[in-house]
Amino acid sequence: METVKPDGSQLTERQRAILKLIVQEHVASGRAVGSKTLTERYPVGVSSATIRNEMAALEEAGYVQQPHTSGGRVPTDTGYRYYVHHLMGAPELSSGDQIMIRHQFRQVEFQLDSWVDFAAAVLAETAGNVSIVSAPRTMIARLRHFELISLQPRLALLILVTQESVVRQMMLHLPVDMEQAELSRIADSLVTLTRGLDADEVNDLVVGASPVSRYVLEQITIGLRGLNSVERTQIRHSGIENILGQPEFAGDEAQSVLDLLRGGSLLGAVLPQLSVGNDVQVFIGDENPTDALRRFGVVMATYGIDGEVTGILGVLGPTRMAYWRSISSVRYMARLMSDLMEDLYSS
Amino acid sequence: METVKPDGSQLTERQRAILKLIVQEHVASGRAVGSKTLTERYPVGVSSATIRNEMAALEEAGYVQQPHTSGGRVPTDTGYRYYVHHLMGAPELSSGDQIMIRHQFRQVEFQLDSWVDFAAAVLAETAGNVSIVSAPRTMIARLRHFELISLQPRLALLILVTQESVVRQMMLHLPVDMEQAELSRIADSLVTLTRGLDADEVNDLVVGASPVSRYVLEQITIGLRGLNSVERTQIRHSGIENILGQPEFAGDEAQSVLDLLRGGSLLGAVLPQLSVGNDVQVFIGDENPTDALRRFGVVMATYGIDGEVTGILGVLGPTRMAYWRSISSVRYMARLMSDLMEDLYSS
DNA sequence: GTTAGCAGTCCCAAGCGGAGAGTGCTAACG
DNA sequence: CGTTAGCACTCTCCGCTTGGGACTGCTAAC
Repeated sequence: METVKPDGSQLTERQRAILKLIVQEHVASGRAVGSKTLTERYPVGVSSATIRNEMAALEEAGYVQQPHTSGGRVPTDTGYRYYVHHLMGAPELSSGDQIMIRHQFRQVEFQLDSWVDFAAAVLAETAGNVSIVSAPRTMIARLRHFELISLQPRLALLILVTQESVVRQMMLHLPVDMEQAELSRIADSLVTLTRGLDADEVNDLVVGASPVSRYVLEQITIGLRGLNSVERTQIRHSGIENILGQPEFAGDEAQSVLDLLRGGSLLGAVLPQLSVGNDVQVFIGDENPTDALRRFGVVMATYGIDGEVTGILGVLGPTRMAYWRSISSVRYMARLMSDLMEDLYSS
Repeated sequence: METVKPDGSQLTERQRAILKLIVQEHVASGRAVGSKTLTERYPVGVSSATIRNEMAALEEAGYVQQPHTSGGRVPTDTGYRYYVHHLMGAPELSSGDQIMIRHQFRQVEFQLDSWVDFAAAVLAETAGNVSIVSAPRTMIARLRHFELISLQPRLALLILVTQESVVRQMMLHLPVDMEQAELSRIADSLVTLTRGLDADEVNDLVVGASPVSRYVLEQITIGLRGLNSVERTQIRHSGIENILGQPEFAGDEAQSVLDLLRGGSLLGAVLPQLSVGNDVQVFIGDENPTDALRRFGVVMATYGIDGEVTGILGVLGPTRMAYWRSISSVRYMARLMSDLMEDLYSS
């Protein structure tokens, strides 16, 4: 990481050091950083005039820019990218943080339902940004068990439990009046038949089934299909308070963040870009697919077990964000969630 | 509603009309309202000087106040309260809105899991404020069914289904290695035994049970107790974007709203004040229990079926909020949710 | 009881100006 | 030739002042 990479060969070692300082200082202070500030605040060893010359070179190369004439320099998207890829060093959460997170997770470990929420909360706090976590999604949901519960003569509750222990509840409007005893009879006859099947396989059973059984099987198919589809996947976010209050999102900009999170359009935009199973991926500024994300940095990773169950998690922040902290947090969280999935799903 | 109430007898009919206009105008514009504005904008029939005299009387009586000398008048908390109780009229959502909401709900009706989220989203939109919805909570959770699924030799998944169709998943750390066959045997033997029992009754079964059965029963007890306790109840909110962006929450104030929602401390504060089963309840400004809520108005209602299952829902907004719209929305939503619960739980 | 007129108060937004920070350029230095 | 000191210039930010607008309370007349 500290050796000069081919694509960084345009920059001298000193320029790289200065770029690093500019990014760090600007992330910390939020203001444009000038040559004098740098010499005063860091043991840089050369005078402000030299820094100025180097800064001019960095600006020429497109790594920094000045928002206003005679103002300080601010990293460009390219500058941030260079920092993340070549200057930042290997992001690894401090072992103290790791222990703390793991400890917190132990306490809710037995409450499966709240894992996603909890992961979002923890990630938001450690990364200091808005976090996004999707529930683990099985590649192909397979039925383990279901139950039918009579609510009204024509209304029943269908509870699906998949092989991967995902539970789903649905309401059924029955075509004819049915009592609990009848429903139980149907359920009993179908439950062994459908064990271990996926949506399509359940759907294949409808031919030749009685009308009511047929209806139940159709609904199960719909339910299982719903668990497969990406759009249905529940997505939680947390930590808006971290990103609000920051100077770049003072007025209207705050609205755009909320819009982004609310619609879930964020996932739709970022998801296609994600290559599965790899390490943490970072999208900075104009690297992002949507215009709405132009002023943001996105750090994402997938978690889960290859080919069986996966989810995504990550953080969203201003382009001026603490990438080191975000990346290390996301990486660790992804590992932790993967471990938990391993416990849950691998035989 | 239009006749003079005893506690309103201090005010003349004209003062009441003026107070009504002040509230409405201030809610709409957000600015302090002066005598001249009123005569210009509304067909009030008297001159601004008369309005001024009446305003002075209203101020004397404590219904309005002027934030700055020589500025316009703003309703006090008492003024808002008088407006809500005596001037506003019966809040009933327009039938168009009612139909729209009911229609939207039809589309997700079969997805029980997302009811709370969806209710929060709809309520936030129709009321134009932040909405808060708690999941329906059963008075005493009774077990309908449970399943044990082996994950690892010493790790099992416990799925609880209550009589009221609430599903809960828990992870169990087994004291000894156990295979699926063993777990199934234990489950089979206990499932009929525990059907219809509440937490305490399940707990009574532990005496004389085998070590593993005993452990499972204890965990079921914990799970059921968890469903009973108020703190565990999941609470969703939606619509922060509505309340942000409004002038009164420009800077730091926005943070306080988020803090309020995040910690869930809101519910803890408001809940004790709520009398169950009654109509919509309104808390304005200093009527609120917590200091943090001093600048807010809260409109809350309970929903559910008496003695069986209840939840709460409501909206939170600045004291300067459109009470009519909020109250009518909350009232309608509570009725709608109650209807749905009726379908689900009443035999 | 109501209204017109008036003097006085206060908020708000725009305009102004100085302090501070930073830049580019030039000339001197090792 | 790279580095540094100095200088003139630019631009933002913050506080101050100032004029316009809005509203009030009071008084006197209707």
